[in-house]
Amino acid sequence: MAQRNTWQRERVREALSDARGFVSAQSLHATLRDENTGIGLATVYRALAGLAAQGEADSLQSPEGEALYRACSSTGHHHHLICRSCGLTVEIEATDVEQWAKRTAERHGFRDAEHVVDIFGLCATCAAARDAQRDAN
Amino acid sequence: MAQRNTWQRERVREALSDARGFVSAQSLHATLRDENTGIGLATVYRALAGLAAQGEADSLQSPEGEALYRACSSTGHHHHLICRSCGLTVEIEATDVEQWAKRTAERHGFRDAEHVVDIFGLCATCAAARDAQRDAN
DNA sequence: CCGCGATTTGAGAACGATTCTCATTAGCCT
DNA sequence: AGGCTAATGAGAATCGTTCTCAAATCGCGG
Repeated sequence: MAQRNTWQRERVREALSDARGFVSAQSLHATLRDENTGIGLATVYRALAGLAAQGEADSLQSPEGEALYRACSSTGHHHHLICRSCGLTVEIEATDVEQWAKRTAERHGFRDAEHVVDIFGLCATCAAARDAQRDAN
Repeated sequence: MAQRNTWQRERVREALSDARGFVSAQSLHATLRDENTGIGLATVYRALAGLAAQGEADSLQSPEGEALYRACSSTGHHHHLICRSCGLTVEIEATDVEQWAKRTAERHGFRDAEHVVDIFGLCATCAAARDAQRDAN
């Protein structure tokens, strides 16, 4: 018997889908704990690791060093455009970049190349909000 | 008075230059502590943060969540091709990718975009070594 | 429907990296 | 040399993540 179905794992999967963009394990745990029974932090971590391993979720390291997760719609390889303020995420394709990465690695004799290509910025909404706040000061 | 010159900062800069590739703050501290007077861990972190802020060093998050630093030869913006086995790092230019990142961010209404573009792989040497070992089994 | 064994869970401890605190040290300018 | 102040270092504090282990739970066979 390899894998059991528990309501906890299901809840984590749901919460991950509901989130608009990347979320940290910590905030996911907080959300889940608020809305209902006391799910354990360790369980959230385990569930997320599991989902990531099965390719049902994406994970990346935020510049602040936190691990962020996101439900992954396209199972294939893809990249992200992430709002550093609200976490909104846009999945982007980058065929050109794929090719470039592959060629660059080969040109330098590297094998089994993986690449990390993500863009962090402020989405239109957050940029506007920040401008508004700046004006107030 | 904004910035003072201390031998500690100098040592950190040296140690960073001596390293072949990316190193963690921890291992840098270990190295420095071994070779001489007891430099403080906090000081190493402060020096690294300073160097990174001034553009004299690059920093990135390893997949394991550690922050890695490297002395940066070209002051401009650039990317890396990193051997996941030995840490060897090649600085690469990616003008095309810069443009692509910028355009992509703009197209989605994002501002102040930064991007992370790094390639991890096995350098020729490590790939050969791994083949040799596989043959032995 | 019941029981059994293996898997999961949850609370908290353990851990590793990074940051903070604060008394002490040591640049830099006059 | 003397004073002002930034920088240092030791350890505590913080934060995210993983580990431990007893207790709860799942899912199968009966």
